Amino acid sequence: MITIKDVAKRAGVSPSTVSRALSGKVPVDRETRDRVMEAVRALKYQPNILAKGLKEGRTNTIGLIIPNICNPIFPAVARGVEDVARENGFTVVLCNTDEDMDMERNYVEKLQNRWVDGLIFATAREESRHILELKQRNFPVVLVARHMGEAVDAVVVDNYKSSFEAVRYLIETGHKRICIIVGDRDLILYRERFEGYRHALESAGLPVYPEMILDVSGRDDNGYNAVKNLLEKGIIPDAIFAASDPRAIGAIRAVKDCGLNVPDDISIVGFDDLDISSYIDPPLTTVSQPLYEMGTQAARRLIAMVNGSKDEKPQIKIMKTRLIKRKSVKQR
Amino acid sequence: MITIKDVAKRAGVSPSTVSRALSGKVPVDRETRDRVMEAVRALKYQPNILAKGLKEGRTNTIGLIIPNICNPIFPAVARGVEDVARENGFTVVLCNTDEDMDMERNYVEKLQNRWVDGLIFATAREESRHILELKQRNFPVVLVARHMGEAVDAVVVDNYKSSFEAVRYLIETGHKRICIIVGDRDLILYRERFEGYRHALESAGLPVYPEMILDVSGRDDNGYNAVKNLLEKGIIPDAIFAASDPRAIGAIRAVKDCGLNVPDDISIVGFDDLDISSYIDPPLTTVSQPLYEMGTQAARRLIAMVNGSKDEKPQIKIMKTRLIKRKSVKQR
DNA sequence: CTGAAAGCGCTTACAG
DNA sequence: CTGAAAGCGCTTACAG
Repeated sequence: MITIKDVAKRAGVSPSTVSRALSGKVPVDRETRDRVMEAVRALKYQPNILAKGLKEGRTNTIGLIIPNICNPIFPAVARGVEDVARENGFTVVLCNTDEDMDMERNYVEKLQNRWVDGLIFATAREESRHILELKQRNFPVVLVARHMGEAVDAVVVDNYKSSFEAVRYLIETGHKRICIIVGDRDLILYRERFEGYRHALESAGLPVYPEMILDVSGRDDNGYNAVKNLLEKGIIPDAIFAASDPRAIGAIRAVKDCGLNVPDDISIVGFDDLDISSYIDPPLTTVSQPLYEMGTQAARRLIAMVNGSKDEKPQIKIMKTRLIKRKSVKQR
Repeated sequence: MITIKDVAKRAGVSPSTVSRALSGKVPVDRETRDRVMEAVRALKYQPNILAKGLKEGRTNTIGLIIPNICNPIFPAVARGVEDVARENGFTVVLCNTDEDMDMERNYVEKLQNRWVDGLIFATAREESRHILELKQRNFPVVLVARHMGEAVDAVVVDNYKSSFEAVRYLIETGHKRICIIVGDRDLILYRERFEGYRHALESAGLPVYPEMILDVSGRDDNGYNAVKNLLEKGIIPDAIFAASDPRAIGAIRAVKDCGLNVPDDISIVGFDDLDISSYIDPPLTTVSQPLYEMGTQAARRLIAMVNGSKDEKPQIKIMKTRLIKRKSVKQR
C-alpha cells in the first residue's frame, strides 16, 4: 500500500507538507504543491480513510436504517439518500432491521462509534428510545417516512390529510360502503391514515363499519387474503381504500378472484404511487408520495447536521402528496 | 468517548490486557477477564472500529455495487448480501452507479483503500477492466447476476438455457410468431437470453422475424412503447417473450391498451418472477430467478475470500431457475 | 511556507 | 498471564 510517506519521499518533502497540499486548506508553495500532486498521480496515492477518520473524528459515512429494502417504497428513498450522500462525498451503509428492535439497537451500537457520522432512520416507532438517546447525546439523526413528534428532525408526508382527501374523493364519486386495508396501527403513520379515513366518513355522515376495517401487517401484508375473506363472507364494499399500493394490488387480485370487477363492482384507491401502479389493471388511483425527494431531503438535512449545525432545533419537513386519478375508481 | 484506556483504568489493568480479554484469542486469567468485562459493561465501552481497522488492516465491511436499487431485481439481491454480511459481522456499503463507468471507477477507487475488505459487483460488463485489475491485485471481488468468464468469481443463472426453455414452452403451447423484448445486448446476460430465444425458434424450424426483436433499454426500459408501436404497425405476434418482468408488465399494458387480450390474443412470458408478478392480471408466467439466494451466495463467497482463501481459482456458481406457469400463456 | 513531533485508539510482538 | 513499547497512516498545533 502506498502511504503518505511514499509520496513525501518522491516529492522530496515531509509528510506534513503532503497532507497540507492535499487538504487545500492551508497555504502551500505553488511549486511544492505541484511536485506533490505529480507524485500523487505517479504513485496513484489514495489516502487511507481509516487513518484520516481516526485523526479527524469523522468518516464521511452515514447509516441508513430501514425495515426492509424489499418493501417497494424503500428503494426510492435509499436512492435519494445515496445520491445526495455521493454529491457531498459521503458513502452510505445500508441496514435492514425487519422492524426488529434488538437488531436495530445492535446496528446502532455498532455504527454509532466513529463508524458513521450520522444516521437516517426509516424505522422510527414511539418506543424507539434509542433514537431519542442518540439525539440527546447530540449525535446527528434524521427520520424519514415516520416521525417521533417535535423532538427529532424528520421528513414525512401528511398522512392524515392525504388519506382524508383520498377517501373524500371516493365519497364525492358516490361511494358509501368504504372498506380500509390498514397497516400496523402501532405506527403513527398508519394510525394517521386510519384517522383520515374515519374522519372523512364521519364528516360526510357515512357509517364506519367495523368489519370493513382490515388490519393487515407483517408477513401476509398485501391484503389479498383479508379482502378475499371479507368478500367470501358476503360483505361487499363499494370501495376499498388501501393504505399502501402493494395492499391495493393484493386487493385488486382478490376482488377479481371472487369474480367481481374493479372498478365496476368495487373501486380501489392506493397509497404510494409505485412505478408499477400505473401499469397494472386497472391503472391504480393512488396517493403519490415523493419518496425519492424524501430521501434526498433527509440526507441533505443530516449532512448539514454533521457539518456543524447540530444544535438548531429539530425541523419536521412535510412533503406534498398528490392524489393521482387513474382508472380504479368509478363514478357511481 | 470511552476508550480502551478508560476501561483499563477502571479494571486496574493495562490496555493490552483489555484488548486481549476482549479478543478472546489469547489466554487471560479468568478473574482478570471478569474484571475487564465488568468495566466494559459499566462504561458501555465500544471499541473504535477505525482504530481497530487501521491496526488490523481490515474493516469488516463489504461494498455492493449495483446499477440502481430501484430496478426491482436488486432489492432482493441486496437483502441477501446484507443478511449474510450481518451474520458474519460485516456491514455493507451500497453504491448505485446507473451503469456509469466513471462513477463506478470513482466508487471503486474510494472504497478499495482500506475502506472495504471486498466488493460485490452486479454491474459487470465486458469492458469492466477495473474489476479485472482488482482481481489481479488479489483484492476480493465477486460478481453477481452478470459474469466475466472464468477470470472472476460469479453467482449467476444460466440465461441461455432459461430463456431457451421459456421460449420452447411457448412453442410447445402452439405459438408460432414469437416476439422478444430484450435489454442492452452489450451485456452478456441479455445476449444469452436473446440467443436462447433464437435457438429455440430455429431448432423448432420457426422463423425469427427481425421486426419482432424489440431492443429496449435505458430510461424507457419497460417495453410499453416498443410493443405499442409494433402493434400499431399491424404486426401482431401470438406471443411475447420479455427478458424481464418489468418489460412483461409493460407489454401487457400495451397489448391491453391496443384493445387486445392477454393471453387470448397474445401470450406473454417474463423473466425474474418478482413479488408482484403473481398479482398482476393475468398472473404472469415467468422464469423465476433465486435473487435473494444469489445475494447470499455472493456474500458468502466474498467473505470466505476476505477470510483467507484468496488464491483458490475462481468459481462460477450457476443457480437454478424455474419456469413458473401461471395464466399469461394460452394453449393454441 | 515547511518540518519534527505528538497523538487519534487500537493490537501485537517482545520481555518478563 | 501481563505490561510497556512500537506502530498502523494520517493531521495539526508548535516552532522556525
